[in-house]
Amino acid sequence: MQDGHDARDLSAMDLNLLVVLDALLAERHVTRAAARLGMTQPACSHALGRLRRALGDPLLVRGTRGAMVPTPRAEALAPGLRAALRGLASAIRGEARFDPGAARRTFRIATGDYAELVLLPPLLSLLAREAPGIDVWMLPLSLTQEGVVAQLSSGAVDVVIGPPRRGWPEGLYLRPLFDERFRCVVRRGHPAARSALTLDRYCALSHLLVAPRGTPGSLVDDALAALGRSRRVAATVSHFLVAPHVVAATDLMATLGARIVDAAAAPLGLAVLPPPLELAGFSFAMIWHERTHHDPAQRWLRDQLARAAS
DNA sequence: TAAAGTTCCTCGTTCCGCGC
DNA sequence: GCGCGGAACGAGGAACTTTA
Repeated sequence: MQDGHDARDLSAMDLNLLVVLDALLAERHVTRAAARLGMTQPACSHALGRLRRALGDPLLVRGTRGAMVPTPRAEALAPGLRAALRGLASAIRGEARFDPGAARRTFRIATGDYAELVLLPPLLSLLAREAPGIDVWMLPLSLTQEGVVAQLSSGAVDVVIGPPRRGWPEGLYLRPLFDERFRCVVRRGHPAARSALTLDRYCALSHLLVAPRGTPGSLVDDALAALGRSRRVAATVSHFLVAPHVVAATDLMATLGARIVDAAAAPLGLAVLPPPLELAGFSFAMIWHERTHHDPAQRWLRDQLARAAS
């Protein structure tokens, strides 16, 4: 193959000498070329000597008034050499840039249905305008911290979006995305929707709980317990987007994040009520691995997720 | 097989001679 | 006087050998 021949030819040549030759051809002066390269004149002179032996040509010969004059071989080499070095410099610098308008690649984001509902529409809108070659694949979020770490460290996903839990291991980074408040919802026509919701009435109702991990307890139950109160959770679902549909078809009340309530209330005919107790709300953050921390494309993705969340 | 020791090579520097 | 290039030297590292 031609490439193989080229590589073997180049392997016999000290490529640093080509940088010296480029400087010599530009300056036509060994001392000035050496200064440009940060080396001494003799070192540059020796490099020129090695170039002469390697290429079998004097390359630069002494002319009148001390100026070094390139030979025809050197003049023939100059344009290609300049272009090749410029290309190399560009290739090296290119690793530090990311052009979203021209890029074609797929990002993988692991999260749940809640963050998908909140973030995906604005994110895809941004991508359609500014990065038409970028695809986004949403993947299921691991339910354990070890699983999330494995997803990130293996490269299976680029970013994880979820609650900003404490105690992440070293090598993971976290950036808050958005905060969320709670709203209560019942079907329109539900007796609870006819008057103000008191804490007593709230505790007396049957509730629907979204439990992605399938375990009991929630921020709401913790807040009730702090007041010495409790509620009956009559049913659980594992996905947030299912909850409004269940509420619309039953007499259950759900206490959900405001964004999902706002999206579902009108289409499903739900009544929205303020919670009758102080609830701290919750938040989402994106988490990524040190492996991708400095990658320009990944940094761009994280910036777009932050824009979508805002 | 890995660590330590030895040899050899490359490269850069200083010094100095030579040519323009 | 300026600048190029050769000779000599030292530093650093690669490659090779020896040893435990």
